[in-house]
Amino acid sequence: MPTDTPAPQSKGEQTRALILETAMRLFQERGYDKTTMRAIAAEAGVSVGNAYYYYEGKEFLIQGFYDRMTREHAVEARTRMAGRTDFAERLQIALESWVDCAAPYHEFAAQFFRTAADPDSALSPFSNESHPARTCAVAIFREVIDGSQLGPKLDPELEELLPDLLWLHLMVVVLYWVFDRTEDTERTRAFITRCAPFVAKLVSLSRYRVFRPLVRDAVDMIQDFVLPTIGKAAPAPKPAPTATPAKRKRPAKD
Amino acid sequence: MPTDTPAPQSKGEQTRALILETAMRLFQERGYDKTTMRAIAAEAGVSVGNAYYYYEGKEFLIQGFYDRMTREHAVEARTRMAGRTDFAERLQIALESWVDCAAPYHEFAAQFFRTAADPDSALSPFSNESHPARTCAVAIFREVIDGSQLGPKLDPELEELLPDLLWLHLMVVVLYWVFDRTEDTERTRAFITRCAPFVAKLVSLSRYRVFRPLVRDAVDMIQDFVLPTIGKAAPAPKPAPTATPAKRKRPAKD
DNA sequence: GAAGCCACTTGAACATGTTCAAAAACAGGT
DNA sequence: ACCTGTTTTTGAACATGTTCAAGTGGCTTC
Repeated sequence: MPTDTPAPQSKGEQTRALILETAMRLFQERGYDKTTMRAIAAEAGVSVGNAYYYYEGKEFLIQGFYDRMTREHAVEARTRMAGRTDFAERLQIALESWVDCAAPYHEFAAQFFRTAADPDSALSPFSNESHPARTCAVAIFREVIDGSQLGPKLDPELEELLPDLLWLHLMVVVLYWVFDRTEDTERTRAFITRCAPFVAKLVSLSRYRVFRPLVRDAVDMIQDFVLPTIGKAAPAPKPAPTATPAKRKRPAKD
Repeated sequence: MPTDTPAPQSKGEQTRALILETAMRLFQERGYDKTTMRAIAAEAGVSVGNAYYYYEGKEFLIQGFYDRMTREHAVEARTRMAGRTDFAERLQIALESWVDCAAPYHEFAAQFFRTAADPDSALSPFSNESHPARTCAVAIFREVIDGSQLGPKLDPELEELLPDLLWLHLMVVVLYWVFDRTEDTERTRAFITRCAPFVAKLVSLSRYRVFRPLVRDAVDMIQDFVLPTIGKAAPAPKPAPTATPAKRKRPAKD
């Protein structure tokens, strides 16, 4: 399963990595659509069929980007957050880090996004519960929370929900970013600057009496309807849906 | 530019309509991917090239579905809402109507969605300001509001924003629906049933003192960052972005 | 070493979206 | 009827993602 720079580098794994590296380079140089599978194979010095031996299709190559970017983001966000204890600030840093890490790929980000929007695709972070990128990003947001001073007094259920909520928030930012055509995605950055304090305020206010019923409603709804969809079991969902059977065509190449 | 059943039906318009009808039928029978352009052309009794004379590409044919569904939804929602005056109820009806109208197309809805997620596509309701489907849906939500008893006392800016906000809410429901794999999309229906009263409560509470600063923040943010993106000018946006030039390759076939 | 197995590799063939130069049909003016 | 320009139509050609039967090479087993 390792897609980038793991341990033993057997013959096959070397070829697999070579193809991925080449594809990533060409994607960045020419864009996704302009990069043909033939070009990737030629540039990597292998045959077209060989690329398909390791990757189920062209789309599956972008998983490489996805994974790499997520790792970069994790490192970057942790580094920049170090020492900061204000929740809004930490959140903003986490989101800005994402934009910075994703910047090189903005031009063909649409391709990522189209893939993410396809419920049939194994690459979609929505339909694939254990999507590595999702798991990693949620972990970052956990740290965003834990490193700031607001933990103890929050509603415990909300507190547990928060990392996933912030991930959803990131998804909104990503949507915004994909459609952002301004220079250096300035608009998205401004959006983040405005959002972060607002979200922080929302979280902060959730402690107060007046907001309690509202927060409870929201939390319940998300637990019942959102988390199950992205692969987390909710404590006691109402309609108790029958377990959805996993659908696979082949012995899972990647 | 009429895509369905407009007035004069000149020779060319007849062919255009024939191709669209055939495509829609085949899409429904076999699904989007399984329906080839050759099959559409053959079934319609024209040549492949002819289809491309009227439609820029395969994707552009789904615009037909989009438009038709939107019209159906408008009629359906208005009919069902008639007489109801409770905001939550009207909202729920509007959303449920959408799910009902969209039901026949659920299987290949992913295709719609992937297209909508592509910022370069002229079909995306996000990037195309005057998207007919968007305009139509927003109008429906305007009626949802106007037909219920809560108008006068709301913050006027929020009131003006609300139709677009509800449209965004619909987009969330659509996202949920696309990924919903339950029988008859029961889960989405339950989701709507839970969401509608909650949204109504939010709107209703927005009147109260305590929520005022929060509402103001949210309204400002949406006016500055969300509306401009979907093509509505905000009163006084902060960064005042330079007008984004429209990008077109050809003299706009469809 | 021969035989057999298996991971890996190949490239031609296929399927399908898309383009384009040319033909056909049509409309209007003379 | 004939010329002329425009609209519509055609189908072959093209580009590219994908498949697959066959080949290659290394390894183990006899």
